[in-house]
Amino acid sequence: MARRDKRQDIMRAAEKLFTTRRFHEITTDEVAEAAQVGKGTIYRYFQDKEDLFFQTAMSGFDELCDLVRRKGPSGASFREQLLEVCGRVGMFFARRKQLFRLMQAEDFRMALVAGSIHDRWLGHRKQLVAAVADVIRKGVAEKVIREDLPPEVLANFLLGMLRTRARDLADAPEAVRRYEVVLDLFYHGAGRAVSRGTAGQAGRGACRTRGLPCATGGLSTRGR
Amino acid sequence: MARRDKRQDIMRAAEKLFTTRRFHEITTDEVAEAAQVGKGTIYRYFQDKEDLFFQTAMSGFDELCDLVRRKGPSGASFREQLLEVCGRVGMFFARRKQLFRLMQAEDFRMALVAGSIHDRWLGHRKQLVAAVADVIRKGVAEKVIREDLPPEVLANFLLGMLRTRARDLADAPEAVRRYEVVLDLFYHGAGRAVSRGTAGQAGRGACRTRGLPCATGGLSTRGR
Amino acid sequence: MARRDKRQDIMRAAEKLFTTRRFHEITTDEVAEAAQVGKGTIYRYFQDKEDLFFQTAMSGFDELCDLVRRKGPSGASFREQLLEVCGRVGMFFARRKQLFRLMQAEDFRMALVAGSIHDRWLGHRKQLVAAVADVIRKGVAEKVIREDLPPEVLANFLLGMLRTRARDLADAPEAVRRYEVVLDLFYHGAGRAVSRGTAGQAGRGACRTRGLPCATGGLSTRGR
Amino acid sequence: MARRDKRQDIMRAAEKLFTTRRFHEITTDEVAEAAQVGKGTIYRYFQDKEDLFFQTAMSGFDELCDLVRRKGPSGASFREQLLEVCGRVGMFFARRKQLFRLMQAEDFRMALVAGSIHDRWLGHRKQLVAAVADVIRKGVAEKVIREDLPPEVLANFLLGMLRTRARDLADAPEAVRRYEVVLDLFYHGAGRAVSRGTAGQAGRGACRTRGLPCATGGLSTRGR
DNA sequence: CATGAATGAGCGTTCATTCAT
DNA sequence: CATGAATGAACGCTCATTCAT
Repeated sequence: MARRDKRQDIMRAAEKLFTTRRFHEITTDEVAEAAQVGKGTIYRYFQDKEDLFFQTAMSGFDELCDLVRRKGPSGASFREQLLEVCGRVGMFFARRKQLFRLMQAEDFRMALVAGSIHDRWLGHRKQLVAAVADVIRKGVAEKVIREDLPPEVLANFLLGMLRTRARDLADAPEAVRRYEVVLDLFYHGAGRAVSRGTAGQAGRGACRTRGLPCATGGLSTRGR
Repeated sequence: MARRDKRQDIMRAAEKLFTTRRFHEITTDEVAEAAQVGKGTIYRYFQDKEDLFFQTAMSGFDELCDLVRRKGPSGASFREQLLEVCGRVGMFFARRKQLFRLMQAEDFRMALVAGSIHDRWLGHRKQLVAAVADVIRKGVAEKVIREDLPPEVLANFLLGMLRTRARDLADAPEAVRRYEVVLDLFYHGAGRAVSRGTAGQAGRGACRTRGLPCATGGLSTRGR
Repeated sequence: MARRDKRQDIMRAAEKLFTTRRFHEITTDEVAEAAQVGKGTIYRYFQDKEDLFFQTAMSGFDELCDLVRRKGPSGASFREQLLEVCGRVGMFFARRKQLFRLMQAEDFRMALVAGSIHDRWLGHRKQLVAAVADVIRKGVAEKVIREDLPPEVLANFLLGMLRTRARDLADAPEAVRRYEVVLDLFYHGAGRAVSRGTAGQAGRGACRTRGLPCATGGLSTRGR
Repeated sequence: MARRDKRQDIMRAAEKLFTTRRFHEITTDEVAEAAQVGKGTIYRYFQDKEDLFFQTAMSGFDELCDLVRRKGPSGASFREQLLEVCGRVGMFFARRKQLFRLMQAEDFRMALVAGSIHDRWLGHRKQLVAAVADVIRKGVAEKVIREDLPPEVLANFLLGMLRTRARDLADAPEAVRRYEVVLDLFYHGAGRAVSRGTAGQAGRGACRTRGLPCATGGLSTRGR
């Protein structure tokens, strides 16, 4: 029982310390102290420092997965559902900033490793993508999402856009950071409605007015 | 001149070594050896190891900036110009994989530092975003790109999508990895044309047939 | 009784593990596992790890002592008795190789310690020497062993020769490793009979033919 | 030039520290401090701690080899030459006590390792045995040493006896520790002359009186 | 300017020992 | 008595940085 607790404590400590420092800047001493356990205890639950961060990152995927999969408000439209998912993921990226960073760091590392570790990682990553893809699939079924691209691919792009929002637009104005903006871009793209159909901006406008900022002129991203 | 050369050699060495290892896994000994210079020489051109990687990453931004800014084929339409830019950026991400990774790593680190280093970094980053935004701005002028969002924001998303393509869809089928796909998504989004305008799918279809894969059904991302 | 058993188990485990590793390369975890007891149990029977090996080595001396003291075949000549002893000691060195090594290691350590531990060790060591000396003393009584040197000194040398045989001549040809060779060297030395007495080689030869290999020319030690 | 010096310094330091402690009780910090070098410097000259002690021990063999091979006084008889060798080896064991211990410790370890390290060790060990065997071979040529056993085997036994003298008889009375005693035992063995030839003790006596203690009755080994 | 031998602070990891159960 | 989870002192080793040549 305490077993699970200590393991959790250590991972939480690693996550917390990752807020301000990188993997190689965090010492096991610090982790142990932050987790309120002896240094040796870390090695009872994790093979080594690398494994600790790896497992912590994987648990992050699981957590995020659960978040995505959690049932949204019943009776919501697909669009509302997707917005809900965006909100949850974006919230996670913001609130669990440390874990988000840790996950990205691990994801980054995975480009360099192979073997079972890489496979385990990929498995968890795919779970997340699949969870998002499942939502998107509903949109496909409802004929509101294009079906010429696999939902998984779209899910990757959507997650990427949320990542962009979280990282590169962290200091952008509130209006730009609204989930509706991300969702709208994901949905309709950056192109002007005028270039499509004959209805001019009307069609687009109609869509956009569903709570999207139509007049964000003058917005500009500032340095973080 | 020789001064410039050694500096370059060292940065190239750092970049090369970054292919298979992370910052803290690369030793200055290795860099010195790979660059064919004495270990002490590194410290003549760079303040410390961190500075070496920082500057290398910044030079990467400059390089990428030049690539984006380089005049495309004259007489090309906006769309063709944007496609050209996507191609160049995507090419850079693929061919200069190491440098790409190094830049991402530094970008990652910048979340943790402040002060002049952070500012210098942001300056370079903004240059890149601005370069892409400049291209997008043309689309706005031509009324084919929406103007409710600042071009810089759109540039960030476009770069993010290219990053997604390079990293998360590295092993996706060729059809999915085509720049037209990214561009189409950026342009029109993931939504179905039917939901917009009155022209039905015609408008969308017409647009999509501009060299975009309309029949990619059955595509699926495979694990990297 | 159970007490005795666990103590024995632990010592056996230590002995066994000593086969392939040195004191500091053997962990108490391993000992505990090999002995099928909890790690803490070791500390019920032994003060610490050092004490465990110390006592194990001492028990080795006792065992070897018993072997030396055990009554040989009645009616045997002194020479036969000595040969018997050599055989037993040599057998012990070979069969209980691990314990032999452990004893030597402890013996080695004793050069560095003082106090009661050193004294206890010396006591056990002396027991062994005394046991061998007792046999030799019979030879002195029978006037076949020189009396100008204390039997204990001779016992030390004999044990040393058996050690040499076991360790340095482990890979020597069978003919050289025969106990008769050790015993003959101990008895008559490496010198030629011709240099002694007036009887020329006859005396020596006569002696040697007592079952000793007179024609071992061409023997050579190979590397272990 | 300094290169050789530091290497020497470090080995001397290791040797010195081995006086009072065992391998695993000596820290690299201590070695560095005793050698007056930085800790990292050790690793410029030696692969690791194990290698340091290994090489130190090997240098001990070389040193001892040189000692054995050094030309003795010209015109000396074989016996005098052998006595000289015994004296030198014994002296080495006594004066370079630490190195002697270190060598034994390594020799001890070699029973557990295989491969090139084991082979290198064996090579050095054989050099020493060969050096002693070379001396003994002269005795064989002069017909004073038996030829039914390979000189190398005899050399091993002689070295073993000197080891016994150094280790087990360290506290024996001066009379017993004389090199003549070892040499006499090696030469004539522990048997009584009376049992050989017809000349009774005369032959033996004649031999023994060459400076050997014929009346050592009452000698006894005391505890160290 | 260039070099690379020397340095030693610092880190990941081990493992003998303890003690609550 | 027996256990094994927890501990943290201690150690081997690395590697960024310096500086004499």
